[in-house]
Amino acid sequence: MPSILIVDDEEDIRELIAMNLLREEDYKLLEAVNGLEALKMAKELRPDLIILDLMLPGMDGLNVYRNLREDPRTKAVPVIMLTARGRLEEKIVGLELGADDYLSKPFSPRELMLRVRNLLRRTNPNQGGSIVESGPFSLDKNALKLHLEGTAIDLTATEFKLLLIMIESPGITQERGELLKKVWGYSDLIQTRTLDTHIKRLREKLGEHGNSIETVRGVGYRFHDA
Amino acid sequence: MPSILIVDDEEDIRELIAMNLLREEDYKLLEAVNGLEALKMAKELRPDLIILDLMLPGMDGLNVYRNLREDPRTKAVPVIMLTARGRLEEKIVGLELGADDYLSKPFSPRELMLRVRNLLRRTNPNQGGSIVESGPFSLDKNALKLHLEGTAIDLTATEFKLLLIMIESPGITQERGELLKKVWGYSDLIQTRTLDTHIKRLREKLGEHGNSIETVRGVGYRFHDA
DNA sequence: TGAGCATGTGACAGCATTGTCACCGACGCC
DNA sequence: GGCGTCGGTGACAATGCTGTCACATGCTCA
Repeated sequence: MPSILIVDDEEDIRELIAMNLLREEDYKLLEAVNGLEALKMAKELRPDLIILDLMLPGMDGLNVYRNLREDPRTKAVPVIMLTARGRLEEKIVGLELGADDYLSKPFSPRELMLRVRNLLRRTNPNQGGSIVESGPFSLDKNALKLHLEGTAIDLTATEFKLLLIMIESPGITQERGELLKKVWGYSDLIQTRTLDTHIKRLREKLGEHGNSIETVRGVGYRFHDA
Repeated sequence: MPSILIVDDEEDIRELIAMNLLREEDYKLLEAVNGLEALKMAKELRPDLIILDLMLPGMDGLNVYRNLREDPRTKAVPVIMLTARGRLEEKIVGLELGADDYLSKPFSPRELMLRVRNLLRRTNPNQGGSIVESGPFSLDKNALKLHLEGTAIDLTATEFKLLLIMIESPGITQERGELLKKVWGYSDLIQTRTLDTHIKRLREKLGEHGNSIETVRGVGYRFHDA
């Protein structure tokens, strides 16, 4: 379950956020009302996302942000910053935001939800957006595994690369030469049956979904989720 | 070089965008002034990013967006939508934006640049944000390679997983049990020397950077970029 | 329909990867 | 300083991965 840290000294905003998050899905919510507390919680609990109001008493919100970015424990955690239109907004625009985002007050609850989901999707699934999905196929780049209808299928490194390239462009025919170049680094002139063999092995592992890899005679192969 | 397709019927906005993009970096710019032309260009040229004004003559901008999302050739291309505050903006907020983004007119040039860079960084480097960096270390999840000071180092699947986990939390001590669980799926009780051996092999491959993997006696290992 | 070519398939040998073990050095505690 | 434990290291055998080949099958075009 993704956990989100909300940093805001205004209770009604915290509630507004909490209500809108809880309405949609199950998140674990953490709350902090000032910068120091926020930093402490963030570093200990390492939430998946931080929503940070820049208008904080005590420590300046931007300093909290910079501190989060500097500490190795929190530098990978995405932050959504809340700000009023005006001077502060301009300052943010000057930042290198990286994977982060910001929202000007007053914000619409739906817009907040979109940004939250966006950031969580980007970072949470397996720490680094390392899942590629297409239809029932789900490739996990970290684990080198294919998840297909509830079962996990182990792929070798070569099989994985091959399938990944095809799955990233569903419906597009990949020419033999292209595939040889991308997976093996071969020049596209070379004559080899290795590709065919690996396609065969992939199809075997895909079971009844083996026909998702279509042969385009004289050209190459094409993947489609079906 | 990343290519960006700008879809807008107002020439001054196209110019504003072009100027601000060119000032910063080298992008290849493509332009289209109506929906049909935009779709045709997008599908043929497959740009890395599309900037789409929703107020278009002829085909409704949102329909262009939906069409892009449906075609396998363009469904992975991120889109930044431009919109005036008001009814249209509300419609967008209702969309599942996925990796996309939008901007309300009038927008600040800097803000546009930030979003452009954000989206390109997310999608362009190796089609899927599959590069993890920390200091001089750069792990390519697709190629299963480590780039370190200009040289590419081949890692085996196990070595890669192990290094990835440590590199994703620099400065954090990973306990033996944690590592065994994350890399091998072992219960953290099990007694084995496999981890030690793999650490050794990694250090060898890292060469003079081998000491970036620090031993925390009695606990586990810690990675730091240095 | 038959020749020619592209692709599917099974077998196999070479090789890289992997986990285990035995031995050694180093650290920390008393 | 001595002892016990933990981690480093080199060797090794088992396993799995990979590319190649020979043969089978199937498609296309005349």
